[in-house]
Amino acid sequence: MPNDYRLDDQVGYKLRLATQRHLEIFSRHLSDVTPTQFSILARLYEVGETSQNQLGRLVAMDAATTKGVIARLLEKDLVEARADPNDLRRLQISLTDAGRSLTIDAIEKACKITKDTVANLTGRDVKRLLELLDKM
Amino acid sequence: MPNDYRLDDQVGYKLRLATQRHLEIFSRHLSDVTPTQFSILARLYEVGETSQNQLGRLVAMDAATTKGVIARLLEKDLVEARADPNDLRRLQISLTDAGRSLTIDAIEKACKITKDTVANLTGRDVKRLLELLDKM
DNA sequence: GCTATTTCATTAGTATGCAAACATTTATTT
DNA sequence: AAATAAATGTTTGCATACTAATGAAATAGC
Repeated sequence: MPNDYRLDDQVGYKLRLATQRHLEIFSRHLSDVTPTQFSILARLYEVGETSQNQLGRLVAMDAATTKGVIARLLEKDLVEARADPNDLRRLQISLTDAGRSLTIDAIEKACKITKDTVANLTGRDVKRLLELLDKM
Repeated sequence: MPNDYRLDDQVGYKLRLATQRHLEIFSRHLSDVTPTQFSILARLYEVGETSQNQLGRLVAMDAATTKGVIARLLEKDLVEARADPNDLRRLQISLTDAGRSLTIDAIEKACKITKDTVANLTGRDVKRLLELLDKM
């Protein structure tokens, strides 16, 4: 019988709070895109033109989720899509010029965002936190 | 120019992955409610009847978000709402019998969920992780 | 060549989150 | 005390992200 159960001490609960905090900081610095959208852009910038599905896998996103995120980026003219002639199922995604420059700009801001997010932690703390999240 | 930027090393990105993992484990053990819904139930179980807004504050949720979560719990007959006679703005929320027994059951399962989520970490790691998330 | 399996993309439905609007209460001013 | 202002509680509407189920195209195995 869990008389000593404390919601505030649960990993899941704390993860939500931390994510919330990060989201708030993120949108303050970078209101054009969401963290999710940014991760797609950053990865696309890193690897160049890729299929939608593959891109999703590269940021650990479900195919359906990826589709939605890409749709929003298409709407904003940050990425463009073209059919792959070799594989009619595939949709090749690439950055537009606007997308590329926004991404470069966003990456710089992202450094600041990360810094702000962990402002209360020491360098060693951050390293350890990343390790622990990874190990999980 | 951030040539050495690595998405995989960013706190935000890792938080998303960790949350994803937790979510997956959670829904496997407890498919009736989401983590968000559960946190409302657990808190309600803890503090008893409370106004909707207050309840939201107790789990660090926006008032509007709280409304949505409560709406879903009402639909499932896990909580009930009644108008506060002393303050016509307020909506008093409480657990139904079904809600109470589900919550008790869920709290037990939640222990297992937490355990599974951090299965790869040692006891000390978990303690440290919670501290770090808190400090953030 | 043909079937079975896998891969890729999409659609429909659900949950969470925020900004803005509205209603009620409390505090302040005249 | 009436009127105004400020604070508090709730709701609506819209955007985002995620899941399960479906369909289309390519590949593997026979």
